[in-house]
Amino acid sequence: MDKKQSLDALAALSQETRLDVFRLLVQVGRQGLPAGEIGERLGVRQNTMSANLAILTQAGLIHSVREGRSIRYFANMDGVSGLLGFLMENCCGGAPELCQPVIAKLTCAC
Amino acid sequence: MDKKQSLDALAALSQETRLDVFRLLVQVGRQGLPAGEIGERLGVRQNTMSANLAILTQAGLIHSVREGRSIRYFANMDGVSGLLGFLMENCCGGAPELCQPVIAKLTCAC
DNA sequence: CAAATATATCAATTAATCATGATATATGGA
DNA sequence: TCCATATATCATGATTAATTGATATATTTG
Repeated sequence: MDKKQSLDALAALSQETRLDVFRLLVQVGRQGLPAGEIGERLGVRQNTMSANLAILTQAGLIHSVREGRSIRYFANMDGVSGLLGFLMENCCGGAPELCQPVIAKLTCAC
Repeated sequence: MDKKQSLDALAALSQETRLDVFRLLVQVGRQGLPAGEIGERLGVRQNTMSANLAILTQAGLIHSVREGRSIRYFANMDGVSGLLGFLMENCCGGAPELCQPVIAKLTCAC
């Protein structure tokens, strides 16, 4: 991922509602959630949620498919992946043990 | 890491200069860099850089030690690690292959 | 085609953030 | 103690972002 895209992703995630949305979609996994249900679960108004979903989408962190009247949203794991790659690029100045804890944190037990 | 701290870290990284600073400090590793040299390398004025270093510090992404007249800054790998842990908490809805690419991206060759 | 449901867009107000000039604090050396 | 160097803080104007009410678009159902 390039810098522009990384900045977009970080800005997208730096707002509470959007961070909540993203984590919710990460947790539900493959099945995703329709926009309306995301708004309900998080107690956010319809147009605010729509705008926030658009920002997350633009940032490459989520994607959606229409499903009848609803639109179902999913987390884009590739988005996080690319962001992390950019953050840790050429990391550690030759000291592997520096980034070890970061990697350890990510071996999720899913 | 909790939500408040994660939001601080994401907001801190969502600004170009601060993202540059953090990546620079990740890349130089253990030796770190004095504030002045960070500013020089990135072409950022003294007071702007100072404010940005304070924001990154407050967010837990970097730390510093005084060294005579200078103050030397270092990346906090634990900060990234905690942030990732929070982002991916309870991830994938039972589908391990979803977060695999994220992990793969992070096995840095340092 | 009309009504209902689900989501998106628009315009405007409010709020937060950024860079900057000026100045203050801290450290080291003469 | 006085000066120079390195960094931090303060106040302000300018840009940017967030929320909201109103409205528009798309889809399904009758």
